[in-house]
Amino acid sequence: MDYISLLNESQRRAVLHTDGPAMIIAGAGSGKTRVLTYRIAHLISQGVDPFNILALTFTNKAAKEMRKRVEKVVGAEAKNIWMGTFHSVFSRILRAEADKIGYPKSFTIYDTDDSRTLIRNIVKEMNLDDKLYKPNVVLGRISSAKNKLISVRQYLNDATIQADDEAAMRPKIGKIYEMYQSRCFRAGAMDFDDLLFNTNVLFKDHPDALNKYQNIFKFVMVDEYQDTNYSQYLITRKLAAQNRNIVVVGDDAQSIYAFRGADIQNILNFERDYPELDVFKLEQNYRSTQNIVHAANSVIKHNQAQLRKDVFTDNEQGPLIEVIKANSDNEEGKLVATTIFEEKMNNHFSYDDFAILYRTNAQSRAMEEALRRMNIKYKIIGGLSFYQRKEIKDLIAYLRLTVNPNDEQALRRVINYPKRGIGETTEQKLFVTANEINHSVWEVVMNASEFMGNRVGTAIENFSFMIREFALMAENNDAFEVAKHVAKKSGIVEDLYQDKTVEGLARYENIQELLNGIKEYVDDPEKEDKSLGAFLQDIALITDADTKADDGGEFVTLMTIHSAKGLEFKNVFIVGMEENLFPSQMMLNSRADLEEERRLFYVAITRAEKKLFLTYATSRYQWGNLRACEKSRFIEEIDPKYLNFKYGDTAGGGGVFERVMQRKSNLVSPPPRKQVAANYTPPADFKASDTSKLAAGMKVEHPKFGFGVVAKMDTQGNSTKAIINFDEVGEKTLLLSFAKLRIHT
DNA sequence: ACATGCCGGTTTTTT
DNA sequence: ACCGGCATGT
Repeated sequence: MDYISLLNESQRRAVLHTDGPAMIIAGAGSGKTRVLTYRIAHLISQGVDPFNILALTFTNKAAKEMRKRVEKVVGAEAKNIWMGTFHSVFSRILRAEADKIGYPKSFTIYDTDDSRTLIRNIVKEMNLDDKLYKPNVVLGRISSAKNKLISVRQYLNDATIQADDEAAMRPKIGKIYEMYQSRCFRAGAMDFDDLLFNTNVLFKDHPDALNKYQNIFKFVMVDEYQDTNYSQYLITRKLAAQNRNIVVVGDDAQSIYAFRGADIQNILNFERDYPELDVFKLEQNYRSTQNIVHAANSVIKHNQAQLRKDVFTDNEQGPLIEVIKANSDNEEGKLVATTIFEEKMNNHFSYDDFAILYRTNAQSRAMEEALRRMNIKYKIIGGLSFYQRKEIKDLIAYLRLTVNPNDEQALRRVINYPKRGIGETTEQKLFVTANEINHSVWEVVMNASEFMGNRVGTAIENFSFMIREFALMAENNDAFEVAKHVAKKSGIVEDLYQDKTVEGLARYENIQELLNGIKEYVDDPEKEDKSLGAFLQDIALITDADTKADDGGEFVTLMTIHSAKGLEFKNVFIVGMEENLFPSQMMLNSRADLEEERRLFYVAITRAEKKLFLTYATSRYQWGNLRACEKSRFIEEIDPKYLNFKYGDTAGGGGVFERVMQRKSNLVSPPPRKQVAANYTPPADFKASDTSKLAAGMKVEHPKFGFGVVAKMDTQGNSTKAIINFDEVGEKTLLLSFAKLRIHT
């Protein structure tokens, strides 16, 4: 196959680059995947053994897709390439090397729910205020520490971190982190971040292991490099340290995972680590019309922080971008559904050619309802995944326990489900005892009869016999045989069968579906390891976005913008284009956040090949009550010459009638004064003053909020707050230990 | 030990 | 609107 002729000049140069480090800056729709796949194919055609190629992607789906495309060029050899997400590749490696870092081979992977529950328990055990130590906040803190490779010890010894936690009134987070790690370790469990953290530990403490993988992975490739965090960056740097054959592909304009620790700094680090690198820029967009490409460019121009890049296209100009206004979220759904129907009819599209993208999963409801009403088939990617349903998690918990009885979150989940007379008090006693002797709860369970009453002791004993029986069976049987047995013997199937409600029936069917899924896994000739342990490892890292099968039929696709990354559709609807929704309210507090949000919008726009629709509603149900909404600033940021306003809405804000109605409705319910996004740019010479003498009445300047006057000082203990009236953004309460303020006298 | 009903947080995104 | 956690009653 003469793939070289299918490439443009810069794509070709990138593909033919086989030696040494390189960075490919790839604009949206510029044929990035094509370059990656052909480069792999090219390496293989040059005699490189596929076993020596490591290709890291951001989603399982991207990996699967790439493997398929490489296979088309090089054939079955493609199966031997190491290809997958960071998490899946390195969990596989950790499984093989587990003993080196003191974990069992069949370690459990805790999902976010497990982590949250564990933290909630620890906070409770430590008698801390659960209003202050919310699981999400604490987990976020721990997670970002791990992503920066900050260990428990370092966390506790770092003065800045401790000061931060104290300023946030949460000085015990380090202690929780410590407990959390030791509890995970005791349970033989790793969370998502641990998979990467422990890979770093493995490579640091075991040079022989590092060396082994350096020799295996002679060629390293990383897709979506802008979304890697420090922990991932360091893994790739270590792996490539010997051969220096590392190629990364990324687009700073599409960096949308900073909230998960992704650090754009890694691109700069890369240039520093490999000064000899070659840089290739892919700037020609092959996906979208001129209007779409130009509109996207006009949006991203509003960001200050960006690499110079000029995305262009030779494609047709295409239709204008439609902006559609609706009066409510339900009407928005109706307008989208009818528009899809009409477009399909008028232009002979398939429903597969349409995608509806939204900022938050909650927005899917109104869309679903409208589509269902019009009998348009759709599929939702993401959201509550199959594996997050209660009954599925219950059965999986039994399976996890079978493979790793120390898994405390799984144990907690099923020790009394179905009911077997082991109540809360008993459960509490088991956990307290385990903490006292610092052994896993399972060990306590196995010896429970020694210190439990007769009746409860027997119940626990029966439970532990059952689990051990499952474990014994798992030694000689494949995942399906074991799962089928466990489903029956645990009593789950029986329990669900009793429930004759519609939901109960659905749950019963879901269990069947899970068993079918396991059967499929076992029958898959590509899976070498059919054990229960291997199956669990696999599904722990799979999301709904990956599992969607092409089950024939035509479907409109619904998903969040985040999950749409890397995909393309002929027609795209970006819905909910409203202030506080997109951009999200949570992202209005700093320029960096707002810019990430804008990149997200850029990603959304560039998913469209032919036609793009932006819709917004002037009212929307939120937490069960109606709220007024206003058009997103992002719409204004598109050069209006690419837009076509529908339903009386124009760039100016509507016709006379519209404006009267607008004013009227404002009178009826004036929208709450929103937080104004700070857009103050500090002068270059801005320098924070010593604020120890700050007092009410003083005039100050803040790098983000601009000028203001101190209204009041508030000292409590050793934390001092200043309440300041800013000219632009109104009143703010700032912690002095944090706030950078310049005093103007 | 278990059932019921109230309360409170939640919706930003994902491996 | 919805889920899970918690308090209360049996």
